[in-house]
Amino acid sequence: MVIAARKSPKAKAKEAARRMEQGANKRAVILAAALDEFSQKGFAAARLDDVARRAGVAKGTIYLYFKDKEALFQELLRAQISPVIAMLEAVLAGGGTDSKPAALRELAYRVADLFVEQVIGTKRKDIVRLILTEGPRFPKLAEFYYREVISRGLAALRSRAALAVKDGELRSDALVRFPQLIVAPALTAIMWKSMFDKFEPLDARALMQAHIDNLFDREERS
Amino acid sequence: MVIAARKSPKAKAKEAARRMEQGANKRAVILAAALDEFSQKGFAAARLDDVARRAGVAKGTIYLYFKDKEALFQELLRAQISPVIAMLEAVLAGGGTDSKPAALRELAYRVADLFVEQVIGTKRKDIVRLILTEGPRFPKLAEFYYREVISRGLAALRSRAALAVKDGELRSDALVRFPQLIVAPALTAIMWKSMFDKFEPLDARALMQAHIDNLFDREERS
DNA sequence: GACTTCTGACTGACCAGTCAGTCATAATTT
DNA sequence: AAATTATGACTGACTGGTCAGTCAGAAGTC
Repeated sequence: MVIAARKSPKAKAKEAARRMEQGANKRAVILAAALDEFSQKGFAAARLDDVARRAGVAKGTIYLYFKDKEALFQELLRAQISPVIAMLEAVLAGGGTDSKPAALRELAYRVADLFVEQVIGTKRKDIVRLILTEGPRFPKLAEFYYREVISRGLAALRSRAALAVKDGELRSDALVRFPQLIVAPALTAIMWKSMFDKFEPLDARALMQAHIDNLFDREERS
Repeated sequence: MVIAARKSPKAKAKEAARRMEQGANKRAVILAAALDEFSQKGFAAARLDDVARRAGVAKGTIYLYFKDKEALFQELLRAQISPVIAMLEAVLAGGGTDSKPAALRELAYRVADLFVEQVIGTKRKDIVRLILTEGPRFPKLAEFYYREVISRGLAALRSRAALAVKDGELRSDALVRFPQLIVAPALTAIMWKSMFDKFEPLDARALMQAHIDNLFDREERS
């Protein structure tokens, strides 16, 4: 055979890509296992031996992909949050450019559905719960989460609400002053689902809809 | 020295009472220390050595009053919840017997003030947070809490709301179907206070009032 | 001095993080 | 294409430290 004076660059790149992909796969497997363990036990009580076993990997392997337990935890949260932010931003932005002014209510329904379907109905709700439960013990995380999610989200909600007030869709400025009131039921639904659902199941979608109907004038029925 | 033919029954009772009181005191001191540690670190990461140091007591002493770490934790929560339940029940019951039908809104203001003052403004908010954050990991606790607090509280709220609907004070039956919507902002306020207050302080009282104004028809201004 | 209460050094289980060694696969040589 | 060498991802036994829970004895009380 040709002496193949060193592998061609092409072949080498391909090889590297395969490696990377494998690596990314393993990383993802570890993250998935970590999500299950952390959301079941919490940060402090989760054991990396269990994460490794669940991922079908030796413990040492975890340390090839993550600096330590805390890094694994934080990267897990960040990786899961980003898609949700993007999703919400897309819906909020998309609804803002072209639709008619009085669309806030419709927009709210759509966002609520999305949230129920993509967060409350999936393991992502555990991510939110982890942020809520571990946040106070990880100042870095709380700060990141406030900066990247909370402050932006509330600002968006606030300007939307102000618009609706100006257009007469909302009569009170309560939601402008406290946009937290808009999302409060979503948090409550998450906590309910993870603690009390087995005693008394909650229809999160219906709850969110009832909430929205409450915020807007009630005589309009969709 | 006088042989003191055995302490008189009276003195003995007194003595026993003093003992009990001392014991109860020490117990209370330990519980207070435990509250601080647990709410700062969470159950798993809290160290009993620290609880002991904070209480000014040796570690062994804790085990004279509590079976183990978990018992200390659960008794802490239960002990702190009871007064709050009693308080809320008193207000709800008191307002129910004599005042005129349309008092729900006023009642809501009063309960909200009480909650802001007695829970959100004190360390009790940490108790609520601990229940929310550790609940999923302590099925016994979640079940106790659901049975003793949640189901009762929601039932009371629900019947109140139904009454208000019948009297025309509330136009929608959303709150009857989902009494969770009434308390959702309170939970949100607690989580906010413990995570984001340093970035953006929240006026919990104003938030609760705005919420109540939203629930009832907005044109009535108190 | 009998009894109770309290102490804090101690023990053993447990677990995050390490690292010497393995092995499948790729690169190179013949 | 067979043999040889190199690579680095992966492993899991091991270490060092931590901490819940214990217990022998000190301190206090009558």
